[in-house]
Amino acid sequence: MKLDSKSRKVGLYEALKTRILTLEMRPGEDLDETALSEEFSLSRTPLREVFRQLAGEGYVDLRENRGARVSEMSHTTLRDFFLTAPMIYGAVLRLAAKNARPDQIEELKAAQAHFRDVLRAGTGAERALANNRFHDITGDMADNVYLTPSFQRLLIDHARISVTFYRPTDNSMAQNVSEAADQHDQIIDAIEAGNENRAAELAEDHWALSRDQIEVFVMPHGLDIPLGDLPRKTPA
Amino acid sequence: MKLDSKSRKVGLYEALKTRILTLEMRPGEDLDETALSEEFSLSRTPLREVFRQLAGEGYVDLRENRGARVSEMSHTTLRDFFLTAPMIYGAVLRLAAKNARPDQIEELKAAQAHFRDVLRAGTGAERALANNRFHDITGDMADNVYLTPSFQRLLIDHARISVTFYRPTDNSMAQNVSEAADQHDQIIDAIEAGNENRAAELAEDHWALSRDQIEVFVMPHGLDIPLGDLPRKTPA
DNA sequence: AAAATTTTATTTGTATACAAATTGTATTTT
DNA sequence: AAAATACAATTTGTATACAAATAAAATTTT
Repeated sequence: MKLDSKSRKVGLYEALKTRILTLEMRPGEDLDETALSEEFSLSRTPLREVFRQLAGEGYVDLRENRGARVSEMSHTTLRDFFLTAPMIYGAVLRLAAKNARPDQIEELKAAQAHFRDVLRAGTGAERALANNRFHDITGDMADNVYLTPSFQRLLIDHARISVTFYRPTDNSMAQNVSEAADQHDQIIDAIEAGNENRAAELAEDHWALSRDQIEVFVMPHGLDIPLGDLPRKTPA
Repeated sequence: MKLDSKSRKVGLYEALKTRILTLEMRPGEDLDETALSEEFSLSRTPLREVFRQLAGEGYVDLRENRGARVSEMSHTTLRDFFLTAPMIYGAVLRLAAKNARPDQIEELKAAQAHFRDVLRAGTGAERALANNRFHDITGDMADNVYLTPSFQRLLIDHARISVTFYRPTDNSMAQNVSEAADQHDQIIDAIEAGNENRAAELAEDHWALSRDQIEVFVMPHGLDIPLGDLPRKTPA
């Protein structure tokens, strides 16, 4: 079936997003204008507009006279991530518990059901996307224009970090992941009950678990070495 | 003197930003592609790219087949603003105190000097821009990719709110503004000393003052009426 | 005359053509 | 042969032309 240019444009937009989130397009990789314009049957003009938009949203970096690259994951990324995520994520879940509409809660439950599905049968990338979708909905629920931009940025790298550190063979990691799914259920309960404090508390736990998951990867053999200056608490 | 297309493009970008920050272009106003392309001697192609970028940064909203509009300031904006600003701004100043480089501190001092200048002689718009620049530098100092996007969003509306509620005739407001300048000096001291806790504390004070300034405007005759559900404390 | 429809004008979106800049390769110079 | 320069090819940026969609105006219908 043939799509109109408008659909092809959003198709390109969505495709690039998922490719970047799943690391199909690696950080630092540059986007080939001619190749993509052929693949999506679009001229370079709308293509470049999409690039700019993605740049604004943090998916790609734009360099003068050098085209677009998938945004980098530098060595400071992980540090900044775990420094910032607890705060932003806590605020988002708190507001989600406060403001969530019934239809959004249904949407969240559906996303969680799908997350559990791919947890059993899916690939690491599918898992990361499903998780991304879950948290994305909580961002909608929070409904705060000033929080959303940072939250979206965090979600991008959250997905990419997840894919990076996903090892389905590792037993402790499998356990970790199923615990994350349980936390999702608890988060849904807290939001549905409108329990802001509980939601904020769960945010803290959820990110602590994420951090542990990274630690498992960094030290897979159970060596009990403290992990440098990664923060244990949110800055006030 | 004649500028090359690259300069004209960044010229357009900068001009739109300041016009939006100073309310020269009002929220909701739509951007005329042909008019702007004439004014800046650019074709519509690079013009529209700039629009997309500004959309990503929160200055404008893009609507399908209806062009770009200056981003709105809805009735929920103020509420969301004072709900979110203390948290983000506290985190930014805390990190600024932690990470600021000497050259950035010099830059901040220069910005503050300029702020005091326009406080005496400048217009409301100039004052808002100078203040914007001051805080923008603290954002650079914080140097956290996940915090910056939300912080930048806050700065946009911070400037616009300031311009909106600026009444140079009002005496209590003049006092308020000079107090804000004093706080800037204290912020510089805290950053220079690397005192994170002090910086975070000052952020709290600074935004409390901003809130008071709005209250002065909303109730200019000193009526002591509580301002509805505007939050008094940061969410944990 | 008011409402509905058609026609026209304006605005927005895309494609192609061309200009500028960057990168890669070949040639020259030492 | 290594470095430097010059040339060619590719890639990126801009302008113009055209297509689609929306808004405005004029006509027709009731």
